[in-house]
Amino acid sequence: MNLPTALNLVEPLDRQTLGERAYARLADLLMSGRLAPGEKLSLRAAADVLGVSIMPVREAVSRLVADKALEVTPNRAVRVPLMSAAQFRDLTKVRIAIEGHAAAQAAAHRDSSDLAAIARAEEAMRLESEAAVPDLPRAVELNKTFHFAVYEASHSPILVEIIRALWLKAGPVINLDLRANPDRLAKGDAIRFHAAVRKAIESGDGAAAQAGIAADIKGAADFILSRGGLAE
Amino acid sequence: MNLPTALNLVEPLDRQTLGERAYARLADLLMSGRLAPGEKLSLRAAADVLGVSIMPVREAVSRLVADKALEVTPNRAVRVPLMSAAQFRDLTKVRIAIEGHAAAQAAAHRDSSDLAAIARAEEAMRLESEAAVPDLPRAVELNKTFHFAVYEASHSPILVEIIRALWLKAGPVINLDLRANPDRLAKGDAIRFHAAVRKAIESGDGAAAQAGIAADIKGAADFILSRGGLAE
DNA sequence: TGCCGTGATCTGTGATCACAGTTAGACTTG
DNA sequence: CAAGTCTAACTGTGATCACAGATCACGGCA
Repeated sequence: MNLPTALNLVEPLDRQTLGERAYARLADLLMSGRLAPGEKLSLRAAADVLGVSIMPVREAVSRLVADKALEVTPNRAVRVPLMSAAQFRDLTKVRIAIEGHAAAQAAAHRDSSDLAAIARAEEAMRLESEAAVPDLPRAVELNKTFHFAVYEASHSPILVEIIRALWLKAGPVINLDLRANPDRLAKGDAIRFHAAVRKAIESGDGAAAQAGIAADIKGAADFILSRGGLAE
Repeated sequence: MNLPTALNLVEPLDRQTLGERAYARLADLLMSGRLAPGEKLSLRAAADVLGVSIMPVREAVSRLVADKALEVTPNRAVRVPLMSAAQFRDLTKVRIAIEGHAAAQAAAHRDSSDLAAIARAEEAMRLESEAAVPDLPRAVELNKTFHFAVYEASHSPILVEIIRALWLKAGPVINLDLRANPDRLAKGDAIRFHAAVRKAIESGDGAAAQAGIAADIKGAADFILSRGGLAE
């Protein structure tokens, strides 16, 4: 094989199957809170919207059900799971433990490109939240970008994947409110925590980074719990 | 509805679909190390073995692929992922962090029935490993039982589910060797760590429980790494 | 003897059909 | 007019068919 080396550089180009794309679409809807807890989802209807047969949707949904980001009730209805306050508290505790750990790891293992990505994400969200009329859905998206810029800096793909699954569960509960309520964003807690996390990671202070992420998560969770929309 | 209350006690009886059963079977094969890294898996062949059509197998496999417990190569072949030494180290670090955390939580939240289950599991594995000719596959199974008895005592379903996913990835690498090599079991490290973990959880010492689990995981991982079967 | 082309067979992916169970709405009945 | 009943349209699940691409072994050419 005497071909130019350029051909050797093409990466695997991971499977762009229809099922994969359907999964990405549904996962994004969940994470950003555009699907509310309790909302039903029909395979055939979703297939129609996505312009494919139900097969790719079936695969996507079965994955999300496995992740407990969706559930199929005994009556054969797919829906976003309803979360009790107790379950939400458990989820929040786990998120604080794992995402806090990831932030601490990020402070230890970040390289310069990680720092650049984190700084960029932090600034973008700060600007958006200080705007006269903040675009809430966009703020939710930027918040996600910042958090994952931090977690990616841990250089632990497995950790990042676990956190992604956690966000899949938390998204509908957390971001549904955030998309509609400017209150918490206006309060500016998240912005301050993000700045603290960024500084901690830049200076390599793992404990501070962990504390900042924990405070950010707890702040958002307490806000949700105080609004009292959760059952039990 | 004037039926006896007994009927109200039947729990949801979660969907016993064929896909669910296929998933359970394949997951068990992976966790116990009966499927080796690199081993290929044909949907149709698996469907034949399980006595169903390929549809339930497809669902099970797509779930396991989502969990990265299986992978489908660009050449359309499903196989157990090969793990590099670096990936295995990452996985081990994450396991130590998360399973250690779960053990600490177990020490804080365990009730008497948890303690009984842990004690029972610890004793069963100790007896098996002290037998003249230990049944290695059974020892692997008992090891799993003990660990999950501990994690269940954390009373955090989300944490347990995350750990299950981690074991799905680690199983083929760790238990493949353990099923064939009596060396590590004979050395008795695991037994001692388990006893320490049990005692720590009984006395409510979270730090000690965490340290014990960490040592157990690290011991097994170092054993695998020292055998040098991993690529890169 | 060594190498390359070639076709049969296998792979996962997607679409379609079939089915049992549920739901909701319209119709009938008291 | 209200309540019960029955049908028609939906639900997810499973099986089967169709297809493009990859693999591998066989046979012919150099």
